[in-house]
Order: sequence, then structure tokens, then C-alpha cells
Amino acid sequence: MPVARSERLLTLLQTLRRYRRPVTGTVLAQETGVSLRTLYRDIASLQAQGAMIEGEAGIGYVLKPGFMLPPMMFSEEELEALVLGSRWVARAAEPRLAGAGADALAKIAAVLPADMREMIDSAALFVGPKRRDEDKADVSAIRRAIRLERILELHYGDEQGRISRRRVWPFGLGYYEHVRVLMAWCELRQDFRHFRTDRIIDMALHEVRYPRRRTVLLKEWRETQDVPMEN
Amino acid sequence: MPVARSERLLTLLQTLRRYRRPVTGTVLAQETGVSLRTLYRDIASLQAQGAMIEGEAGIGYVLKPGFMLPPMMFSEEELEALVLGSRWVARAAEPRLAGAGADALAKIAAVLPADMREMIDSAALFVGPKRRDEDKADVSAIRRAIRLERILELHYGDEQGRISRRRVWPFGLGYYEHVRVLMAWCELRQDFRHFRTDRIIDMALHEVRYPRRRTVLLKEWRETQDVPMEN
DNA sequence: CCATCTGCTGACAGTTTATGGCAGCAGCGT
DNA sequence: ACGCTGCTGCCATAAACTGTCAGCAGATGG
Repeated sequence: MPVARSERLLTLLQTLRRYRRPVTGTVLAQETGVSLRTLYRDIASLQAQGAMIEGEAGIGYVLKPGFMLPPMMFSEEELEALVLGSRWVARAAEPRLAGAGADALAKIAAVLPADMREMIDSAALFVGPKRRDEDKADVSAIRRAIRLERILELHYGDEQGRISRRRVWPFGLGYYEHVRVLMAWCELRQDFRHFRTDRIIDMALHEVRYPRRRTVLLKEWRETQDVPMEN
Repeated sequence: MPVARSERLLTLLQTLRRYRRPVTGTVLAQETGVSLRTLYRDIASLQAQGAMIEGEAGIGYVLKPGFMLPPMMFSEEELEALVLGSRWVARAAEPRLAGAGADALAKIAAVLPADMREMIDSAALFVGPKRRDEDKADVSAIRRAIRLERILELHYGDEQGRISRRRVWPFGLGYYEHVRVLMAWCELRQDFRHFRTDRIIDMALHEVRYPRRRTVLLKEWRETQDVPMEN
């Protein structure tokens, strides 16, 4: 079985992803235990398969943030779930994430056999009407801050209309029926606080990471809740 | 590049999916232009990759309904969209589809690098609280009827509590905030009708397919709506 | 401008892997 | 019992992958 090669390609991708800086082909060749010539061929193979690898002479290789999924099997219902879920994201999430949902759906549809693509296009499963987006702030930036564990400076107006400024450590974002809610540790109150995204007047992403891990904050926050959120 | 083999495997899968009945290895070998011995090896490769192919001596091969996705690249945001979408399905859909959503999510998580799996597990993106399921009827059976374009016999109680029996041609299922709605052509009224799934008292799937194509019904139904559902 | 690092491609020989044909065993249906 | 079929082992041949060598092009630093 040609399992060796495809595994090596996946290893190569992961290795490439570990580095943030550009990596030279020589290093990659050593780490994957292969000659430089073969490495170039492997890179070409990955690019042919759609991997977003960029190589510049004199610099090295950089993998754009993203992930390669190996070939996998989905049942009919799992595929329906993915389609319905992406469709919901495309309607309910903020524009940028919604676009990503539509793109993911299109990618999956593109590789499906024709009769199955019809199933996706014909869209037998719907979700509710499209949400009006009332956020002033950029919700994508919030997601980015969560991913990078960066401090956010908020200009926020609460339900009584009182405006405040605070630095918070964002670790979660809740998509509810009518609102989106940022979950964060508030430096001002020294406690967990929720912020409706439509009440965020302005927002700035700090350069520095907050001093704790996102997952730990998440766990502690859950313990403060009466109703635990099971997966 | 070893593009020949993997393409051949995908072709084999599609060929296998075209047949509903069991297919003998000899036929498959001829259609894919390969020897019988190699075909057995290819089948083994596909099974090793997770394809749900069943072979019985004296019968042939059958592919369980489902689909193999070739290796594909997703951006960080597309992956977040898939995760959030699956999570919504796992909460908002009826139990069976919800389970499929959770399974799909688990499959994707299983093949992701460790640090990314953490992103999925730590679940920075939430959806609203879990819905109480108030359906008496089996919504999975409705989805199945839609897929197979089969006639449904409904025992239905409307908002005034009037109970009726009717045969309908189901072609769509809408997931709204608080209810799920079956879209169908009603033989009784000779028109399109909507049925809330929580008002379906009882239900039976007929053996015969209805005489029109699901996609055509869907298209005609959309034309009767004031608000066209884009995408 | 030169030197150096790096990506990238071609050619060729050695090695590995895949393939096809053959034989044989086991399970299923008639 | 018989035929059909899935499945595995063996082996010679064909195809591919790999490594070494060579050379060209772009980027960076001096």
C-alpha cells in the first residue's frame, strides 16, 4: 500500500505548520527524512492537492493558516448534518464567518459526485430566515482575539446605556437566537462578564497576549455556571 | 505523482455507488480497467481508509450509503464554520441528525493535529441552549422520505385541533427557531402545504415514490413564495 | 556588482512499490 | 455437490518513486 507517501505528506504539512517563520527546504527534508529533491516533489504534490504553501527563493516555505483533511468517509446523514450546519452558519453568523461557511460548503460540494451535489444544491433542508446583522464592532476580530488569546479593549454600553471602557480577556463567543455574546474575564471587575456584541461601541486588539490560557478560563467559567454546557 | 492510484480509488467508489445491487469484483475490475487481483487490493485500501464497503462471498460488493471526500484544504475560518455549524446541528436538530452532526465533528477532530483538536474541544464558539424535542413523529423518517421521494401519509392536527389524514409529497424540511416545518405537496388540497412536525400525530412511509422530482417541486414552491430563499 | 542562500527543474540510475497471473482456500446459494 | 465469489499468498514483470548531480532564477547582504 502507498501509505508511506501520503503519511509523509501529512507529516510534512504538520511540520510546516509548526513553524511560524518561513522554513527552508533543507530543514524540511531533514525532518521528514527525505532528500531535498524529493522534498521539492512532495511540496509540488501538496500544492497540486490544494495545499496553500508558498515558497520564495532565498526565504523558504510558509503554509497559510489552514488545515488539510485526509480522505475521509461520511455517511449520508453526516453529510446532511454538515450541509445543514454550514447553511445555518451562512445565515446566522456575522458576514465573514458566514462567508467561510458558504465557502466550506462549496468546497465539499465541488468534490462530491454529481447526483450528490444536486442534493446539496436542491437544499431539502433549510434554516430560518437570514439574521439582520446589527453589530457595530467587527465580530471576526473578536474571534481572532480569542484564537490568539489577546487582550481586547472594549468601549461598551450596557442595558442602562451607561458607557464604560474596560480591558477584557476574551475566551468564548456564544451564538444565540437574537444576539451574540462575548465571554471574557474583565480586568475592571476582576470577574467573568458577558458582553452583547451589538452593544460594543468600539474595540481595539492589544498586541500582548493575556497571561492565562483560554481553555483554563473557559473551564473556570463553566464552573461558575449553574448549567454546564455539555459539548 | 501518484495521482493515478488515488483517482482510480475514487472512480472505484463512484462506480460502486452507482449500483444499488451487489457488484462482483470481476465487473468492477473491468470497469476500472484493472486486474481482479489489483481490484481486491484496491478494495482493501479503501476499507483501510474507512470506506464502508462490504463484500460477501457468492454475492459481491455493496457500498453503504455515504461518501468519500478526497483530501482537501480548509482555512482556519472555514474550519471554525464547520465546527460551529455541526455544533448547532447537534443541538437544534432532532436526535438522529444531531447525532450525525456530532459524529461528523468527531471524525474531523480525529484527523486534526493535536493543537487544533484542542481548538475544537475547547469550543470557543457556542450555540444557544439545547432544544427540547417535542416531536411525536420521527423526523429522521421525514428526511428519509424526502431523500427517496416517497409518499408520506400524515395524521395531522392543525392549530384549531382539527385532525386530518392526508397523503403528501415531501420535498423540504425547514429548521426554524422553535419549530420544524415539513414542506410538501398535499394530494388532498392539490397545493403546497406546510406541516409543523410537532403537530404530526402519526405518519407512515409509502412504498411508492411520488410521480414528480423533488427538485422540481422545490423550485415551484419557491416561485409561490414572496420571499425567495437564496442559496 | 558579486557572493550566497534558496526555490525550482531536468536527467539518469538504483530502489521500491504496484501490478497481473496463477494457485488455493472459504463462504454463499442453488 | 456444484458453481460463483471473496480473499490471500507467491512471484516475475512493469511502473513509480527516490537520490544524486547539474544547472538556472530570484532574493538578500555586502
